[in-house]
Amino acid sequence: MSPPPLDKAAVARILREISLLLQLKGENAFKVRAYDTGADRLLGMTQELGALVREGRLTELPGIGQGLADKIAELVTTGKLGLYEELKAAFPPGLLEMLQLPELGPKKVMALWNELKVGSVADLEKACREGRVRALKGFGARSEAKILEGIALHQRVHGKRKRLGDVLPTVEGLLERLKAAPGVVRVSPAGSVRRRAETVGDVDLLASAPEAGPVLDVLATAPGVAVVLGKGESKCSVRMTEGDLQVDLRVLPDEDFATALHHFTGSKAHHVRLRGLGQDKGYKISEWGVHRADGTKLLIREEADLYKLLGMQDIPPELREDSGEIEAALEGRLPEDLLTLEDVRGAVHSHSTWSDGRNSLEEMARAAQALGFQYLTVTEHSQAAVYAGGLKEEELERQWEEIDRVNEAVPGFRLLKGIEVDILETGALDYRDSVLERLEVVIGSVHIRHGMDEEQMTRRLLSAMDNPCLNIIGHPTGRLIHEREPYPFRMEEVLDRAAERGVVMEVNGSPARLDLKAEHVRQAVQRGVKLVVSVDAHKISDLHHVAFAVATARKGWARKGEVLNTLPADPFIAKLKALRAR
DNA sequence: GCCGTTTTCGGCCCGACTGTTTTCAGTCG
Repeated sequence: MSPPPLDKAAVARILREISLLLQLKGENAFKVRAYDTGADRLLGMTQELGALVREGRLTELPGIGQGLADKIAELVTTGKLGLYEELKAAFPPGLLEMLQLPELGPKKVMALWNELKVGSVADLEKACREGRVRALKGFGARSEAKILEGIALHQRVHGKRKRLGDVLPTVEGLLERLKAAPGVVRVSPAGSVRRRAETVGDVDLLASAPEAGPVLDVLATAPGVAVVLGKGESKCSVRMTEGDLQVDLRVLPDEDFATALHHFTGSKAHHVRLRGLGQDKGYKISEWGVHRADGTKLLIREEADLYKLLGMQDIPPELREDSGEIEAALEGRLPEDLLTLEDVRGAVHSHSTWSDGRNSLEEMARAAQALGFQYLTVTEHSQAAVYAGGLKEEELERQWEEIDRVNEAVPGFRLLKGIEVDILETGALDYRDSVLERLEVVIGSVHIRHGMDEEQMTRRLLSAMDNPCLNIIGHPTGRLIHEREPYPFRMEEVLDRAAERGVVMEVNGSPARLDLKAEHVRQAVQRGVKLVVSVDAHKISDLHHVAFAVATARKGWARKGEVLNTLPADPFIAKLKALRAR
């Protein structure tokens, strides 16, 4: 059987892996970067990859020359690449995983491999514990301890739970196929995916159909399935190639769908409470449905009917964590106007080729419009973010000319002039106030000097919020799920100040960030702090991140009225200004 | 490996921090 055709994302992933392998090999850093920028370019391209390959027009993309074009074409047409296979064969696969650890780059990884024959994270942990690493040149006792810390973080989260945003595209692809399977009536994800938890373990899917067999077959033979782990009369388990993800599918008669969906959506804690409530009313609630004391079964068509039976408001999946939603639903004070994706009018927080984004302003504008947004806030990095191509003050004016031009070229849509200005170590902003005052949206973010202590970082943020030019704090905790802990600061104090001064908090939808996270959103909402749900887009495909920001906001009980980018452009800008003028 | 061009090769983004050094290499953002 021929290998499945590779899409943009798959080719980009291979180019990135080649870049890592070349680094291990000690190749020229600029050559290495060429592979990375090539991957960037593929992910940012608006054209169809297959068409460009067929027409031999790959080199028209900036950053892709003849060399890369040939390799990409080989990958797309044959699914293989000689160079890639050679490189993979030259190093133990565990070295790539070691590279993901903080503090470890190619040089150190190769030293560990060459000197100690440490070729995996497990080997490395052992070597550190035995004190063998400190003997190496360039390493010491401190680095040994830091590596162990890094491994602990890595293992706590890696290999077990995966980021929602990394998993959801795979899940949605499978759902599409299952919807079209023979006899299928209803299909849904369940479990943590449906609750939109920030990370998920295994994926649970549910379908209803008169006959399970043909539906189970559709999953077992779906593209991307690496191995069928088990298949019975009503269940099928598979492992996907992508991300080593396990997917379980259950198929049952449609009359059982709602109660089963409810059961497998969880959370466990939410269920335990509901079962108790059911018992009080004389019902037994289980995986198999709702039964009266005499054993007769109630017909539950929809989940909402179940909540109604228990005398409470319908509880959306995102809120089912037993964190107060049951009491609220019983008392009828669950928010009816919880934020939805449809409420969002504008995309907030984006980068273009003016700083470290991959698409031009016009491409970003057209893509955002196609997704139904009315506006997009253009917020490039500021000058302190040198590594991200941050804009100097004087470059802004030239960018505004292009924004004006795009705004004329794309009718019915508006790019808003903004900046993601660095919050410097002192809490000062990276541009003069006279420049910031001329912008429509100012997001302030911490990008450098994460290593400050709680006291210093709290002061830094509070001090930044004292500047009336600042509208929004971007990714307020700086965490990267699976990669970096949040920097330490006193969240309550910062939220109190935000409420007092009219500073808005970002709910960043980038799958690695989700920052603020749901529990912080809830704290913010309780204090009356306003929010934006953002995309933090560096390329057009990132505009979809708004869905993750919305999910996070919902999990934090945010209502439509508390999220400013549910407003049209002019009221949005006016509200930002008005909040700071209080 | 890409790009621009001086069409054949040199420049490509860099500053700060950390832990290791004793003057700096490696990593990170």
